[in-house]
Amino acid sequence: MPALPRKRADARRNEESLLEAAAAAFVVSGVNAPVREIAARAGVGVATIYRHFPTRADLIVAVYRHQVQACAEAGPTLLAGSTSPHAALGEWIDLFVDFLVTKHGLAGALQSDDAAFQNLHAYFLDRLVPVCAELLAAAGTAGEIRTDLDALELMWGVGNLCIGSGSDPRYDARRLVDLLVAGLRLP
Amino acid sequence: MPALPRKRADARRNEESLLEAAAAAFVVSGVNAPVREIAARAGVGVATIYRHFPTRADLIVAVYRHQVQACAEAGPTLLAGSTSPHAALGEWIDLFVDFLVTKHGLAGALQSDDAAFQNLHAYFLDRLVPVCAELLAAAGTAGEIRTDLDALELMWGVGNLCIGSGSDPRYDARRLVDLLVAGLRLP
DNA sequence: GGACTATACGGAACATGGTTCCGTTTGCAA
DNA sequence: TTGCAAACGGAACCATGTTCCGTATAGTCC
Repeated sequence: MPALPRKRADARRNEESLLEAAAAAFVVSGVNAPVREIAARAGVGVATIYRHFPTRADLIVAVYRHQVQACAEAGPTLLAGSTSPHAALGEWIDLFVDFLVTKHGLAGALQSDDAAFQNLHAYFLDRLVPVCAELLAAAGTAGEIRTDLDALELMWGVGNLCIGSGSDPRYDARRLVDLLVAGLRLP
Repeated sequence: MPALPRKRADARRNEESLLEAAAAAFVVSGVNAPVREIAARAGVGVATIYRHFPTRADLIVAVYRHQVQACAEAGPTLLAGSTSPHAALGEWIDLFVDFLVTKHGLAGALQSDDAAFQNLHAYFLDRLVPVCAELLAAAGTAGEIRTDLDALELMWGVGNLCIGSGSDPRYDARRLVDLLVAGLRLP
C-alpha cells in the first residue's frame, strides 16, 4: 500500500473552504445550488470544485458525512435502550426523516436516476441500510412486524416520502412515514 | 359569456400535432423531454409550443387529461361494485399508481415546487382528491380505517412513493403503497 | 377574386447552469 | 534559488428553457 503523496497546502485549504461554502449554499439554495454560487462563496474558480469533487454527489457526501455517520451510530444505541424493537425502529426512522427534511432537495437527489447521483445513492445505502436491516430483523424476530419487506425498500420509501417536505404546509412527511411504519405491524 | 373567437385552422392543426408529438416524446424521454425535441417531432417551431401551452404543466395536463378523467370516474364505480370500501380504496389507488409509474417523471413533476408545475399540481388535486376523499370517507364510516388522514395527504404520499419507480428493480412502488394503505387500517 | 388585418408561425437570440480546456501561478523540494 | 508538477481561475463550450421579431397566412370584407 503506497502512501499516497501528501496534497499541497493550498489544495487542502481550498477543499476546506469548499466544504464550508457548499454547506452554506445548501442551506439557502438546497443541494442543487449552482456550482458557480458555491465557487463564489468559497472564493475559488469553478474548476476547483470539479478537481476536488468530481460529481455533485461527492460534494454532498462530503458535506453530510458526519451527520450520516451519527445517524448510523444511533441505530444500535436506540435498539439497546428502547423497550421494543419496533419502537426503536420508529425512533430511528424519525431521526432519518429529521435529517432528510432539513436538507432541501436531498431526498430528491437520493432518488434521482441521474448517473451523477449514483455515488450518493450508494453511500447512503452502504451506511444506513445495514443499520435499518438490523432494526427490522430485531422487530421481526420479536414478532412485531411483517418480515416480507427488506430494509432497502423501506428506506427508499421513507426517502421518497420526504421529497418536497416543507414546501407545502398541507404535506407532512413525518405523518406519512408513521403511517408506513404502522403498515409494517402484524395485524 | 362572450363566445371566444374561433381559432385559426392551422393553429388547431398544430395544437393537435403538438399533443401527439408530446405524447410520443413523453414515452421515450419522460415528461421532461426537451422542448426542441417535441417541437421537432411536431414539425413546428419552439415558440409554437409556448403559444399553445405556456408552461410544461399545461402540455402535460393536456396530454393526460383523458386518462386522469378515466381514473376519476373509476372511483365511484369501484365503490359501488366492491365488497368493502377499503377494498375499493385499495383498487382505486392501484389504478392511480399504475397510471403514475407508466409516465416516466410525472410523479416527480407532480411534487416539484417549481412554479411552472403548479398548474399540474392543481389539476391533479382538483380531479382526483375529491374522488379519493369519497373513498376514504366511505371506508371511514364503515369503521375500516383511521379517519385522521385527509385525501390530499394520502395522494401526495402515494405520488411520492411512485417517484423513480421502474428505474431500479429493487424498488417496487406498488409494494410500498400497499404498505401505506395497510397502515390506514384500524388495529 | 383581390386586398387587408389579426393571428400564428419559425428560428435566431438570449439566459442559465453544468462541464471542460488551457495558459498562468504557486507550493515544495532539491 | 530554481525547476517543475500540482493546482488554479475563468473563459469557452454545450445543453436547455424562454423570448423576440420579422414573415407568412387564414379568414373576412369588398
